[in-house]
Amino acid sequence: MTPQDTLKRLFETTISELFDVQTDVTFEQPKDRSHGDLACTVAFSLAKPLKQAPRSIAEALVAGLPGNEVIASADVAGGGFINITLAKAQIFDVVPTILNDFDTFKRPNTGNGAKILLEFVSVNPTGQMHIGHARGAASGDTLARILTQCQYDVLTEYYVNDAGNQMANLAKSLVARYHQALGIQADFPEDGYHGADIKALGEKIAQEAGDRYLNDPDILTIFREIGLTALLDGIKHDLGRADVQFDSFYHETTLYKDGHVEDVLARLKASGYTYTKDGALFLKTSEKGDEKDRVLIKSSGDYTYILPDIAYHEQKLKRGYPTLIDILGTDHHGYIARLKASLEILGYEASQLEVLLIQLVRVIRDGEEVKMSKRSGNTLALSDLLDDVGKDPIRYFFAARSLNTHMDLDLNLAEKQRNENPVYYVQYAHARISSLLNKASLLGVEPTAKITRETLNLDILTPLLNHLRHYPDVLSKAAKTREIHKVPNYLHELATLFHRWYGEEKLITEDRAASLERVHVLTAIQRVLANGLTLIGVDAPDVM
RNA sequence: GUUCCGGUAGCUCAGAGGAUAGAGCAACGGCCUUCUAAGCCGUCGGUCGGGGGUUCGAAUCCCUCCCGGAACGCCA
Repeated sequence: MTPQDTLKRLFETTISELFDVQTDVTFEQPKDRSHGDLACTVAFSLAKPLKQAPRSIAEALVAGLPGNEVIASADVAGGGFINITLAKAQIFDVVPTILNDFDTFKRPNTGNGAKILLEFVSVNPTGQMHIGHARGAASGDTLARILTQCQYDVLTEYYVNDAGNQMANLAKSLVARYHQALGIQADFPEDGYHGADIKALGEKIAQEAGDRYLNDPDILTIFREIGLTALLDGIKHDLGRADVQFDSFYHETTLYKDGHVEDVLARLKASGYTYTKDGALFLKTSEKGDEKDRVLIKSSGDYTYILPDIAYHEQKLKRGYPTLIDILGTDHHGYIARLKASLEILGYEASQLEVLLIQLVRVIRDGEEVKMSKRSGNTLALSDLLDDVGKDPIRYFFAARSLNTHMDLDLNLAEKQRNENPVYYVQYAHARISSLLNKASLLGVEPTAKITRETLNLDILTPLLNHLRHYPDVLSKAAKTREIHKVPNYLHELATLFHRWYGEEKLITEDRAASLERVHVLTAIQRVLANGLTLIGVDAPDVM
């Protein structure tokens, strides 16, 4: 039980006894240190129902609190704030908690095993990953790690669109490049992919296979397969370099092979929510909140993209994941309502699908926006960004901003500021602690099971220890609200508090008793830093 | 025109009912014969896009307007 839990119970019981009302008491961390370790505003919210001034309620409440071991002092301030100073033992308690059982400390049971299937990236395998994809990749992977640590049962999945038109265009583009590489005049398809990677792949095939495929009637099928494999491998390689992990790659083609698409189509028809108009089959999504009805089967007889997508999402639910999270770019926002409507028609709840929209990143180079498109071949490869800037700054950069933020990525600035990225500030704190622990070790000071606080200057350390104590709360909130940027922000603040402490006193000295106590605190800080950095996919170096 | 986002310090962004709105970068001034100066301390910097409203209290909630981004297809 944390001091906060104890306080909450204490307050709620006292309020119930004094005023005969039930209320949910929360505490906040005051910005100003002179306002104590925790602040409570419950007196304000009680003022109206009790028809009393908040100040007098607060005073009565403080006076009525029973004796306890948690509170050192509780004062009424301003119009009715209750500022609480915790007992020193309570503040320090976080250190032994972390050292004795960090595994429990870092894993708040927010999810309680709830199963979530998180889909992200899902870039069409028609080219290499570009910078625009990096945000989704970093955000999704970080969210998965946070959710998992908060005891959600998460499956991360990449949906491979390997059945649609784009793959046909990819095959045609490859054939054209192959022909050109063999010196044969070939027209490039209208919707083809002009990327240099596609060109290189066509040349590679020509080099390795010569003219073997030239008159093969199945050349499109073969090249489609070669292209898919090569490009997907490339994508997986880039993801690996960015430390983005997937549990599963789900291929659109399996939806057709296993009959899921036909099955869903049959059930949609049977639902009574379909009708034929102008030779096309429509689904009445407008009756479930969509702007208008959507076409499932074109008058040409081809399926639209949405049909396999409905089948895919239902498939995810059927695999035993009652909650689905999709991370999509905002350019897909119009797509949410129709998908939710479709799932409702199939008998599911719209709320089972949660879509996190990430704002598209605008890339600026030399003061101008760089427009990217795989068709035109004008892309900035993620692999180049990884080469130039490095994994850690990229991951931190994307993890540190709320998904809703419209971001500009200035390439000139990114390179110039390679060494000014906040990620190094946090990593430096970790490395500095390693160095201190090394020094202590050389002096023969090693962590022990007995954790004391005789010599520690708690005046200096209190903000740091308070902040440490809130780590599980931060994780829990980040998991619940899917606001991953709270973690990097927390880590930055923790690093600041540590660097400040480092500047204020010499930590490892000839005084072995004092050094040992500081070693314990340092170890606790370092564990949280290392764990937090892992969550955002950033390395925690011992030396910088 | 409709829908979804955003507008907070010169720049990049936190803060999302609480006390005097914060951090990084940039600018300026201090701090290394001492544990890593990728650090610390200080200064400068704001009509929280504008205007109404709700509230004891609004950057935060509601309404409205302005500006910017995205989407509105029998493309995916």
